[in-house]
Amino acid sequence: MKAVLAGRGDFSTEGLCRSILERHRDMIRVQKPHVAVAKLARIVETILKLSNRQGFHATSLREISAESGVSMGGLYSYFDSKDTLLLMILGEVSAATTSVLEGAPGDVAADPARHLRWLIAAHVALTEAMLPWFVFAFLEAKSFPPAGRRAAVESEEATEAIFRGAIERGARQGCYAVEDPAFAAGLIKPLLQDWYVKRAKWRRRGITADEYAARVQAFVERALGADPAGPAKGGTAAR
Amino acid sequence: MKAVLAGRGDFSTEGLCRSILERHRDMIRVQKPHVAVAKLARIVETILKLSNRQGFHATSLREISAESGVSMGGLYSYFDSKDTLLLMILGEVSAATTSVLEGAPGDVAADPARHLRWLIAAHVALTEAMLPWFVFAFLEAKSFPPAGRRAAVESEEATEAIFRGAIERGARQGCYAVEDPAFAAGLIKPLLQDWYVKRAKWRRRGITADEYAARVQAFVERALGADPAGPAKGGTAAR
DNA sequence: TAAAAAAACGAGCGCTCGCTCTATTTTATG
DNA sequence: CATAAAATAGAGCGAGCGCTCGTTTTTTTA
Repeated sequence: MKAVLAGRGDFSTEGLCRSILERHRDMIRVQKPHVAVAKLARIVETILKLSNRQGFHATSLREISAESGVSMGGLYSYFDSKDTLLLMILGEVSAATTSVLEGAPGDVAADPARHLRWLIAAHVALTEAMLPWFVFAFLEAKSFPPAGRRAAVESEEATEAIFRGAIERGARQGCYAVEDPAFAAGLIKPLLQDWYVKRAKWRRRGITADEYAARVQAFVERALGADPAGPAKGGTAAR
Repeated sequence: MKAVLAGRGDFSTEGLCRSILERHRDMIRVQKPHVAVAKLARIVETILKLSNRQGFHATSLREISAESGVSMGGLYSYFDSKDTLLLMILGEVSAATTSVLEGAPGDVAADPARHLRWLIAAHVALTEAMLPWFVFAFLEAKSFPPAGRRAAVESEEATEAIFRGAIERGARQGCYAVEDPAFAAGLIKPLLQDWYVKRAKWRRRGITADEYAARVQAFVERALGADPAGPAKGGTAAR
């Protein structure tokens, strides 16, 4: 499963928090990086856990403090308001998404059909690797500060544009028989979001990430009117 | 657009609040129905407006009171806690969904392909008629009381089962070439949810409800491998 | 129109929230 | 080991929360 993402970044909590630290060095008052990263990781892990259970707004800083073992005052060495904490996490999610989806290997990107299949597999793999982050972003982005809303919308448009690009090139080359690539791209996003938003449903049915990616690939290709003769070799592009 | 829903219920705020009143007669302390319905409508309208902008949790009862013109004490003649208010709205959404989707005309339900097209058109039309209700349910159902969570999951499963039924019958009759009807049904739901969840996006692109329904019908039928010769007459089933 | 019933009101209660600030402990330095 | 600097602690602040309840206003009834 992880194969698609191999060597494309560190998606562990620590790795992602290192990136958060870099991005917010000026605000975070703790100097030593290894201390800051370790503590940030405990804070972020806690808030993802509690928020995904009961909502960000319903999660108090006192709860986060108690669960993470970082004092109230200590928390405020890492952010200047609860909203900032939210934006830190949202920013990391959208940065990771863009950086991964824009990084298809050259030979893959050269073939639109392969590219689209790769994008689907990479998206599923990424949301799998950063599951709680994506769930959090999805649940909280809409009901919060204007900055967060705008960022979320832009990030989603960027993702969709990448999908649209592949479909448009495929249509031009004749491997898809689709009248409106933009519309089709708009429908792919929700299909990929369902994997992490309704995770419980798919797990209950015993669907793995690889299976999900493969089936969505097949579903989308048929809907796009893919040349049945075209994608002869290997569907998944993942494992 | 409304044609699919014609005569299938009253989806105005007042009509829906009449139904809420019936369902919660024992808790609502105001006796005269026309007074209660009118005031409930103002309360519900206000909470949908404010919650869809800033989230239910972030909307205080004082705000609701000020915006709706109903005093704090007055509000509590209609519910016994803020959570109950949430559940009242969620309940109404899932009741309307089930009742509409289970009510396909006999001749439509007899033909699986027509039935599936009708289900898609009816779902889009219903979410259009009850837009703020569905947005509210989608945004708030997950991060709230266990009762609400369970109800939301069950309601969604019921909807999906109706779609699955049509696909399975279609597959058995040979008008779809699909290997796993349950999986396909699971993918249709998010496509339909995107219409109201990402409403701004589709509006920006100038897509109307009718167009959306028609295109999703086409997208899904191709993905299901619909017999190209089969659905010769009229695609939309709506207008 | 006077008495009774129903509905509406809104200040106030106890509590928890996000956030601050000083005192204390821990770590690094010479 | 003494001293300076960095990091942590957690009680306390004012604001705002959900909710209650005695009072006032409106409506119905006779």
